[in-house]
Amino acid sequence: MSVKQNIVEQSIRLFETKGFSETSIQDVVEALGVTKGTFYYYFQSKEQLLKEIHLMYIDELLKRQEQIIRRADINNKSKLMEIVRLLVNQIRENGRSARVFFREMRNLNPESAATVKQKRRTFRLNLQAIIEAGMREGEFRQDLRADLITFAILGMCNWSYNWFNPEGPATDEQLVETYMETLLHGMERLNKLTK
Amino acid sequence: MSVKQNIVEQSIRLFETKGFSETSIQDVVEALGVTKGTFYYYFQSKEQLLKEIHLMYIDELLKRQEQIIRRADINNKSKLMEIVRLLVNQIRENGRSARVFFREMRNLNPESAATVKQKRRTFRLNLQAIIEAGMREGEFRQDLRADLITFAILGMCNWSYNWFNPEGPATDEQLVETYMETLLHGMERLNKLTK
Amino acid sequence: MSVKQNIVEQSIRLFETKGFSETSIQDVVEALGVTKGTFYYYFQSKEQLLKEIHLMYIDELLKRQEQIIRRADINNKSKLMEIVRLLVNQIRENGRSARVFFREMRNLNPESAATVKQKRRTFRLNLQAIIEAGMREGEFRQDLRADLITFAILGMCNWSYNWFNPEGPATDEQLVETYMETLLHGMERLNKLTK
Amino acid sequence: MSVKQNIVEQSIRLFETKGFSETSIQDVVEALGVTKGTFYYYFQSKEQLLKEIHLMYIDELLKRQEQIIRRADINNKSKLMEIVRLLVNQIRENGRSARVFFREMRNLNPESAATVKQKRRTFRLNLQAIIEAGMREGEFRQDLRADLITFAILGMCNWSYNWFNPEGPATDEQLVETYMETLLHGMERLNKLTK
DNA sequence: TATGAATGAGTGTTCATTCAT
DNA sequence: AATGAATGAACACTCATTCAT
Repeated sequence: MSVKQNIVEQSIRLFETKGFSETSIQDVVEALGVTKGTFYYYFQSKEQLLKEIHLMYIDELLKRQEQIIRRADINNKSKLMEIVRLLVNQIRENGRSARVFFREMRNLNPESAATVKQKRRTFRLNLQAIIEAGMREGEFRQDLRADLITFAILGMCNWSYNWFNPEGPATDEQLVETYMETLLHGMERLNKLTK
Repeated sequence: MSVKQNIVEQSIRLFETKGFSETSIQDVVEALGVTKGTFYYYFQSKEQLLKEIHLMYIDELLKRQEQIIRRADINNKSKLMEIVRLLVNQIRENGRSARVFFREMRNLNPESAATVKQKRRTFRLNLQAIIEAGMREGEFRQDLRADLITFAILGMCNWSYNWFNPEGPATDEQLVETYMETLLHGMERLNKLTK
Repeated sequence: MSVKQNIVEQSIRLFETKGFSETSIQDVVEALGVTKGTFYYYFQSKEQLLKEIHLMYIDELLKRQEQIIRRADINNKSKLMEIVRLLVNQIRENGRSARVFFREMRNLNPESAATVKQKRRTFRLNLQAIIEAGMREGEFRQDLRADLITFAILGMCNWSYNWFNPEGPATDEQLVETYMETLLHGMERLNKLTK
Repeated sequence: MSVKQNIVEQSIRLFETKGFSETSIQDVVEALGVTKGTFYYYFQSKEQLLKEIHLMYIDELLKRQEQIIRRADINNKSKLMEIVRLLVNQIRENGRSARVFFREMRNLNPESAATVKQKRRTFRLNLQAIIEAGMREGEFRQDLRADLITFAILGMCNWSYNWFNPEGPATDEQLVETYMETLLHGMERLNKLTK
């Protein structure tokens, strides 16, 4: 693996454990056995490193979301499920990066933050578009605001980075199923109605 | 208002805007027109101030949750709604504190963090207990894991601090209604079933 | 002497010897037996220290020049001599500051440099005004450009900071006399003309 | 133009604009589109580059001064004028080099500085010798100290690098004339005497 | 000839904290 | 109850220089 990739890897590990502000460049280079000069040979600043980590994460998400959106063989409900799965999987597989991504955005400088925010906004609006399409096409109820539902889904999924442990008592697939079942049919007992 | 209260107030404002690590004691005392010595007369350390902010927030939440739990006049579904309302209201009314609470926990020292985490855990388990009671008493479906549902609800509500703007296009009551409607009945179109 | 004054004094000594860029804050505080924190308690930056040194120097010059200009008991020729004397004396008495002043202006930030340049310009134009008055009032030749003569006088005097040593073979009063004699009557032998 | 010459040219430009200490080797090589290794192939150190710039400048001055001194067809007064013209022209034509020469000598290492100082001293003593010859041969007054006069002339001319702008309101020839007229005949109005 | 990677010592600056008054 | 002076350890970052290729 290249020196630059090594720096990224180690710094994600340290940023996740100690936090971005609390991790010094010294910490990063010591973990790699190189010197500060080496770090600054590959990165212009500490902030630029954080920016690269953010872009790697959000660009991957957007790429995969795009693939889901383009699929013609599945309906909007399935697309929604795929996106929920995407978000949860990403947290399971790249938990460290996910936690850095969600926690450390405030440490980007204004320009980087604007770029990242724009991409996150795109991801959100793509999801909202699926829900709106599902409403138009009769898959989803039309009496709920699509924008608020979108935030609800994102909150539900993204919050997982705070607690979800792939080695814990629930698998990520169970998580996806529970989330989808709740989102689609709700938690209220229905036989009350059918009785 | 006492000097100490003033310090807390100003520091919440600054911690929310700039972040805890990025706010210096100097920033805090300058905003108040006093000197650093004054700060250290009232607080042993910067971390202790953060701890107090956290405890104020979580203790208030726990107190109100306790009041909801104790009510004998409403069923579990209504208690769930009251807790969703509590979480959303708290973000609307004490947005600054909420954001500091959710973002800056990593800056507590291990002991403070343990205390706060225990209280957050209590809040979560209290919510989970309501859901489990609702399941037992026939209000909620029994085929969903209560623990995962609890995380889903908390994620949905707490995530709001990331985007919810009380002056924006949605009121907090609309938010509560959309969240509850989704949680209880789901977003799938039901007339398919009834046909 | 106050700590701040001490810092100024020591740093003038070091800036003169080693140069501003080549003198570190560490050098300054070590020479005083204090720590870097102390330096930054009194100064916002290294540049601000340099700015204060510059302003002290030029403000003193301007103040004394003003006193000369206001005198009603002497003519323009005498005022010119007093200003030459002022410049040479200042170099003799505050040689270190003079050298820092003339050499290190490029290290001021743009705003500070603008302030200092404006004051130097004022000093120069004050001198030029005396020469122009002397021309109008018949003391000086009118066939020489006052602006160029002013630069010539300033160059002659200010250059002394490069070589003049008060302990050397010429006193500052001899310097003033030679400069004035040359400026007023020139170095060409006159008896050629009168013969 | 050779790579080495290019480096010299660009670095004079940068040293003049930003200062020697404030210009990094990186700045120099970036301006040329080469890498640091290239620089160190042609120069042993940053200081050696500065030394070469200094030597080029002073050697050129000394060479031209030598030519003036050797002329048998003109008297000392004319030789003085030629030297004044040489100094002013040099500033007009090689302003950048001139400014680097006058400002950055302190950044030479002791040996280089000694070499350059010796050459500057030679230039000054050569000028002083002309003045002393002029005194002996009846061209100049004998009641002024030749050493101090020499410093006065050098100051007058060299100071020009601080302000003289060839595109400004005065030409270099005007400057030479004004300086020579002042130096030879002084600025005092003579008709007082002749009346 | 020229490069690219790496070093190591240094820079200006920040800041939580202490403490005599 | 509050101040002002001082500390010391840390921080992000720079840069002249080296050297294998």
